[in-house]
Amino acid sequence: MAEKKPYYITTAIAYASGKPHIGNTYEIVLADSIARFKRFEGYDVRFQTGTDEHGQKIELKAQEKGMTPKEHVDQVAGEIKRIWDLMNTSYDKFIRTTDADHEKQVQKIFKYLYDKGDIYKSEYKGMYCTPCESFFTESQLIDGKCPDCGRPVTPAKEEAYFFKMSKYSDRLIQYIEEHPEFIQPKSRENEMMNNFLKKGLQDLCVSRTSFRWGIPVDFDPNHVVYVWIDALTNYITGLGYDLDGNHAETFHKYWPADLHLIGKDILRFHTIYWPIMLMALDLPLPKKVFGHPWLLQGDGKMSKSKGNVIYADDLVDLFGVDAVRYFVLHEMPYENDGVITWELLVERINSDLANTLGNLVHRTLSMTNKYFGGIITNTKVTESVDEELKAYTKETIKKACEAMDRLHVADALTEIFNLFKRCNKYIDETTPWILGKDESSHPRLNTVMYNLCDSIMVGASLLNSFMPETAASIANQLGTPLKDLCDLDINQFPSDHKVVEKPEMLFARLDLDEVMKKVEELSSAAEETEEYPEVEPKAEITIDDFDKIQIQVGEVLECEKVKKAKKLLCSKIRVGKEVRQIVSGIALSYKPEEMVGKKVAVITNLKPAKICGIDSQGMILAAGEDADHLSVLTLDKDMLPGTEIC
RNA sequence: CGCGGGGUAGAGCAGUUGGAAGCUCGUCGGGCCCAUAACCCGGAGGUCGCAGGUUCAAGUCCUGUCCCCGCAACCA
Repeated sequence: MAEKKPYYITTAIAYASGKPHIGNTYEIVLADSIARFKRFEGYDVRFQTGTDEHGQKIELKAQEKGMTPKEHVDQVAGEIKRIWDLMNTSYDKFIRTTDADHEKQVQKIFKYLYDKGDIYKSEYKGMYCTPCESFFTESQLIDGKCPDCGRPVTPAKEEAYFFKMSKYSDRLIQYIEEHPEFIQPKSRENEMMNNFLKKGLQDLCVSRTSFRWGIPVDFDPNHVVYVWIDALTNYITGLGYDLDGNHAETFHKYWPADLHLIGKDILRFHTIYWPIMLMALDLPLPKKVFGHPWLLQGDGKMSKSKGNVIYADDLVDLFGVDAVRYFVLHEMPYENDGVITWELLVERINSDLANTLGNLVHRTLSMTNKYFGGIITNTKVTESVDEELKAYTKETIKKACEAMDRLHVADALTEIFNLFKRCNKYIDETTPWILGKDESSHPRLNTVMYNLCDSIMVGASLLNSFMPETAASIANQLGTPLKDLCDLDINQFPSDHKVVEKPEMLFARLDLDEVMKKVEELSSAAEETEEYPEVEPKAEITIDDFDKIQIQVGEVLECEKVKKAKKLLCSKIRVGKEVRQIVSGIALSYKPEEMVGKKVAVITNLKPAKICGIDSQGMILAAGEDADHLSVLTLDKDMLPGTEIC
């Protein structure tokens, strides 16, 4: 037999700052179903996932928790791995960027690129805010001051290493043009080309000195390797890549990757930076990068601060692994974002899993037991409807494979469930309960039951990649093993074969009210442990420092949206005798007419600046971090506009 | 005039090269009773965002316009 063709698929590595939610979890399940399907098709699959464990955020997070960064990432990586396992994902390799062999290769790669001249040492020229320990470019500055804390910044330079992106950009443009399959979905390709590549790439800063938790640049220990080279290279180091050429066998076998599966938000890094790094290393580029859509809850992207996070383990507790896998895979179109709500979840589970599939298996097995004591014999008393069912079954195999080839996972699932629906229809067409009444019809009845079991087995074998537990349960109840694609065909079900005596329900129907009750319990439990906002402490100031800021009461006289800007409102505000024009980024939280008449706190001695081309003379104070959940400061008692606040 | 995607039945979505508007859920009516009040059939419901244009023929191509959403910018 010919050697199996290799297939290498990866997910993005998860950032180990906290627990992943269902949106993150979607990616690993999607990758898993593709990996399993490729194995089913006969490929020698390698499926890699892992965690990205360096960086300042993790350093800080660990500090807050009173842990070392290593302790922190060990804990989070364990948690992520637990959830990946809970979702029943079949990854072959879980790489961590803190793995010793990964770190070693990253250092070698960095050094090699430096020696080669693709990485050069330069400096970050910019303005530095000492208390914030941050650099800003001129354009980021607010009124010449730190955009975070508003304090003065000093011109400073920080040493950093840069990667010469522009050197390779023409080659990359050519590659993308010659490989239309490379960036998926296609619409994203234009975005990358027009927004970045054709505009000209800026050199990429690839080292940092502002934090320590990273892989040290071994020839310049003040620097740590910044995320790009550290994280992206996991795809090759995880295969045993060695810069000196002593690659592990797995690297020879599996590189270049067949598919990098990533969220659409990081497509840029994977279709621009990563290919360029590979070019610099003289390695072939991955064959395909697919930026999958997001799973949104209700009408917004899930985020902690919105308090609408759904975690995979809660869902699994409530519905079971396969129901969750089914939902996320099925509800996710190829290109547009998918929506997850409790109502939709319950609807899908009831109608597809319980009614169509669960009930089909149950009624089939019940009948074979009722009429034949569970023994199925292919008596070959056929009618024309049988051929229709068989043709449909065969066609489903083909259609599912085609859909998977195009990575249209949801469509493949739909095809499989259409087969189950066709089976239900077949039962109505053949009316086994009538055949069962008359002893002389039993040979025909036997063939009907045989055909049903045969098609269900085909369906279950196809379903195995998406819902492994369910497929296994069906196979178990039918008493025959699942098949791989090469053996998958109609009329392969064994004859004179005994199925399980007491069929089990695969999925119970759910009551939405009961589910919502449980959800309430969960969310109220979560509320108790809700964290207060995390605010980075700023350096202590004196009363004199504070005194430099002049805050006054301002009355909003007029207010309108700034065209061309999504978040900006432009207000005319009375402060004492004068009326100022102030632009503020609160349009997502306030409508212009809401603002009119409000008396708000205004910083009045801020140097005027232009925002989106409009003059702004001051700043309205507001609380909140998310642009769509801001609250402007108003006054408890009525005061005249212009009154000083101190 | 920064780049790109989208507006199709109550909801969620398909509609490949222009050739009789589809799917799932819901809803209404019927059938069936093996089965998890499940299954099967049928009906109602859309001037395919709006306005023009090309064509024998446009959801599908062109122009203009309104509204949503990404990316970029910006958030005083």
